[in-house]
Amino acid sequence: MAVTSRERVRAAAVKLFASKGFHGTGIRDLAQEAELSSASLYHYMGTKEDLLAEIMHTALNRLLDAAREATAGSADPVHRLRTLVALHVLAHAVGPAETRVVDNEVDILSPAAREPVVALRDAYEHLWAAAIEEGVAAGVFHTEHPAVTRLALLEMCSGVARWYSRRGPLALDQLAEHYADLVSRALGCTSAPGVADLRRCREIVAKEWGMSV
Amino acid sequence: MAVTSRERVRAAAVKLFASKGFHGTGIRDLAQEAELSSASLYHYMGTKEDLLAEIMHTALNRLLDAAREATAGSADPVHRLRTLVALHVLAHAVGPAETRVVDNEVDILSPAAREPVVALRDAYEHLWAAAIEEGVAAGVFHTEHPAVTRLALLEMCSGVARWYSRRGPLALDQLAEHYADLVSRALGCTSAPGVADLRRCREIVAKEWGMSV
DNA sequence: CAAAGGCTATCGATCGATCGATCGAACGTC
DNA sequence: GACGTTCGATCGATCGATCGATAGCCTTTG
Repeated sequence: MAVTSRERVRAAAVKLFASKGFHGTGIRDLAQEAELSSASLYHYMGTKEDLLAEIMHTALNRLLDAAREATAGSADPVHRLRTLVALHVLAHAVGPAETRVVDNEVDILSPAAREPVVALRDAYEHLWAAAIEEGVAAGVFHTEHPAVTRLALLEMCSGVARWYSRRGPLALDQLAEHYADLVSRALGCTSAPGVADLRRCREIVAKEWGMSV
Repeated sequence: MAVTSRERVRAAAVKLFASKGFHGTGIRDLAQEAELSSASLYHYMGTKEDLLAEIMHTALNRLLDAAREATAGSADPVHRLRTLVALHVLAHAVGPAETRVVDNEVDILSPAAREPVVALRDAYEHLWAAAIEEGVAAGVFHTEHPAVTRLALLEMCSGVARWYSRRGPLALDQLAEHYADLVSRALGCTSAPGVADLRRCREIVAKEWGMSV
């Protein structure tokens, strides 16, 4: 069997949670989308909330791993931040559904289930914070409030998942580069773009998110 | 009576829809928050969806009116965009709940109810688009993809509602100015900041959103 | 007393979740 | 190689709880 039932349940949950929200998606909706009975669903998941938490867990782990791999051995903070931006944008453009679930439904989780998810998100954001702060310390970035700037730029990049369409006029590479430029300029970065290693980001995204890039 | 039941129902809906989502908020939750019985709610609203649509309608109309008033008679695209940014950020910082409802729950509405809401949002975004395009045409803004840039910057500014706290270290004025600077720089604007008329924005927000600024 | 505001009680529908039962493929055993 | 056994996968039926919404009766107020 090429596609297992377990994978169909996961895919159905990502799709429906993203488009109708967690509370807007019923057990029966999931069953229909996964081509199973509602009873059979429970062979592959715990509670509905467990399913949501697991989706967030794997999605964030994937993003965190990809970011670490993409920036490994990169000492220059400008290059590192541009790489983080390109990867973030690519991931959000390639897998918008997964991303919207993670971004929009976090505080639906019970505190016990939310805590490890938030920890993963914090670990990821720390990569951004470190790059920005190093750049400021090195004098290549200029911002009065690095923490605020980081949040603003992260929101900007995450927004891609809310509007980008691969059927639109903008190719993935252009999109990623455009965002890297926006971020560089917002940080008052005068040095040459030092173009992020887009090819490497694309390969990592292709590897982690499947062949869809 | 200082606070009418009708106002309490509205406030309860904004608060709960923002924090738990539309589908995550039950009629009984609304009733408890508004200090009414669930039956009495229906004296002040149609269906639950009507209530949601009405909240979006008034919130977007308020934002659109405020933006038009703030930019009226402003010919310089740089100054106009900075004003739009400052107003947007102030509004999202002062009324994050309302804003999150508008931003996150739009596609829960039935098509018939969604259409006028989307029209309002489009009218608002057009103010941004016009300022950006005029600036590009005048050579004071520099961006390869104005439409993409507009979406990116809008997402960045709307993100304020997802993290800003007035109990944090950053005052409203600093926040608004910081975002105006981020936007100016992202657009490659070299001219002096031409600082947006913050006082005027604050007054408009205070008038439209109540005395909370 | 009429209207407005508010309540209790209740409706049918749907919710998330669980039940016992069935199917077919794999597996050992003689 | 035929046969009982086991087990993962799936099902229809149904559970108690909760959903959004309504009907009808009090109470306050002008």
